[in-house]
Amino acid sequence: MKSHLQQLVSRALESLREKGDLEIENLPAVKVDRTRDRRHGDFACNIAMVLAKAARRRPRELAEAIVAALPDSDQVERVEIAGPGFINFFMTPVAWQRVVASVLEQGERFGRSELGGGRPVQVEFVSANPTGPLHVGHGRGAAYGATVADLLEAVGFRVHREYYVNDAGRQMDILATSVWLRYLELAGVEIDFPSNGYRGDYVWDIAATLHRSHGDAWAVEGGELMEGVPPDEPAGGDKELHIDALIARARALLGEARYREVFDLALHTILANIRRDLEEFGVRYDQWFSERSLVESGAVDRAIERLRQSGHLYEKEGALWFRSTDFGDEKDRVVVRENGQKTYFASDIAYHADKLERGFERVIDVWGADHHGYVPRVKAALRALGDDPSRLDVLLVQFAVLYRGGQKVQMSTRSGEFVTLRELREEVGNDAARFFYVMRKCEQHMDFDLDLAKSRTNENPVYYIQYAHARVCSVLRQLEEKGLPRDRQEGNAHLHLLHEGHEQELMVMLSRYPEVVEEAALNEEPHQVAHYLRELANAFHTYYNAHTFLVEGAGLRDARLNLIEATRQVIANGLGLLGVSAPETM
RNA sequence: GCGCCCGUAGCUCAGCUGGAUAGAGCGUUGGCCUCCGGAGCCAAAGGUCAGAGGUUCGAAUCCUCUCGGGCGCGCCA
Repeated sequence: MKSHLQQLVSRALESLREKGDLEIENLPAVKVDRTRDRRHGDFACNIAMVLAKAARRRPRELAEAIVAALPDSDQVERVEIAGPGFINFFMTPVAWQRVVASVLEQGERFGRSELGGGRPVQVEFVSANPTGPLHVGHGRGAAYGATVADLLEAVGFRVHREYYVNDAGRQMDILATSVWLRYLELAGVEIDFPSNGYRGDYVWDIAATLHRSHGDAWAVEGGELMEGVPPDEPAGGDKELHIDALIARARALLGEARYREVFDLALHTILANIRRDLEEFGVRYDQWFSERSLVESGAVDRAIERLRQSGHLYEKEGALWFRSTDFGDEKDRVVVRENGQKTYFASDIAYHADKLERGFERVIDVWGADHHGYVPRVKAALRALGDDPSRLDVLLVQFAVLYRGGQKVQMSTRSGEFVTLRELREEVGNDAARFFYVMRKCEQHMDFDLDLAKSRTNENPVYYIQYAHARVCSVLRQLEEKGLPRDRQEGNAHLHLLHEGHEQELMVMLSRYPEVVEEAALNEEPHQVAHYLRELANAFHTYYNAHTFLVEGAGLRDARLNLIEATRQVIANGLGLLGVSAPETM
């Protein structure tokens, strides 16, 4: 509807230009907006004010010329010029009524479009280190990333969803060592658990699995374990040196094969847990991309070599540095450490180069906002490699801070004090969790009040929307119980009987849906869909309270049923995009 | 110190990329069920859009500064 008006205005401008009535170099994009006040019509266009200066005409006079040149349309009832030069469009009733028929005809497809033209886009999200269960912070990235991906797909992009598995770094070694140390404790060895180790219960669980498989056979004496290990922080030492030494002891005492077995057991157990968690949360991936595979295939070495050959690397203090400051980063970055190990950043360069090589027109990374300082260096690396960094968009999601009983809930993966995503889902349900997470725009800090989200009776917007959906279903059930006939064709033929104000408003709401989906997708703003659905549900509940649908007259009844069924369809489509269910009863 | 994000009703947040009189929910107050589900509806009260300048026909929105809050600034990932 909006694009129809934009075309009309564009054609008007073209014809004015042809006639020499409008002397202007190039035409800007015509913007048509919904009005806030019905007295200003249904849509308004500000083009006359935008062009006034360049055309050296008075805005209102220019507006009059544009209106005179507008092609006819059966959707436009009349056009007015108002205020400083707004062109206000008043739509015909037929224009709105058509939306109802169109929703019913298109069903689940209503709101989808081919805007993206099938162009390939990758969305990488969550990608949490497999060193522990997903917590509520990851949940926001999961809900947000999944919804952005679904939105882009809805407007016609070919979307590839990916999870980058950090299975090759030092954190994984700390995890493997933590598991083995817990195993030692199960085998009766007394140890001081390192302050830097992973303390969560899940570490005990994995250690127990290990103990069931191997008994005490992989145990060593406490004294042997600590040989040559510098003291931990509580004992006055350095916790990093301490844990690194313990990792080295674990490798030496277990041998590479057994160490690898512990490592892989921990990795696979936790990764399986993460996959299940996300799947239950309605979040699916096309690919789980392993960092280790990147290392083992030599891709990381090749990326470093490319940087070296193009002269962007140098050696300093025994380490190999990337001169990222040449590309706007605030300081240079190490890619190979003094000890010969490649940094995580080195893998990430190779990973992002690989993404672009795979032919995605656009690559979207969804990261926690704490990683924002990392963006310039990744973009710098892509530029240094001769790639176009503008193909990469990093969307930063601010943290969700949990509140319980009005108190901030402290979280730390290491200490094991955190609320897992699973716990949250079990407490508030998938629907509320998915909805709450995307209710706010991603750069907004979010206070996630557990008590509020848990309360199932009131205040919860997701129930309000779902209730509207269930109510329509309930009306349709009533229809059957009363044995009343229903004819959709007749309903469409009698849409002109829907002239109540509430009906009008509901139809206007329905007509907005495709615009909302498009805006939300192109701006990566799922919250727009969430807010829209609330408004739509409100329009429906208001209508429901003001009028009876199952009236005597068959024509009016069928028309109203078509209207509320169209409403149900749009609610279902919108909730579907957000990963929230649309129940028929509640 | 430098960089990024945020500051809008008592609380939690929208505000359509510069438009017309700044909007919702919750909370507060007062109304609405012999009728399709009251998990609903209607109404009222509630604002110096953190503050100060600037850009222009027009600013909550764009620019600069100040003040507050969050997060980053590793040869960690």
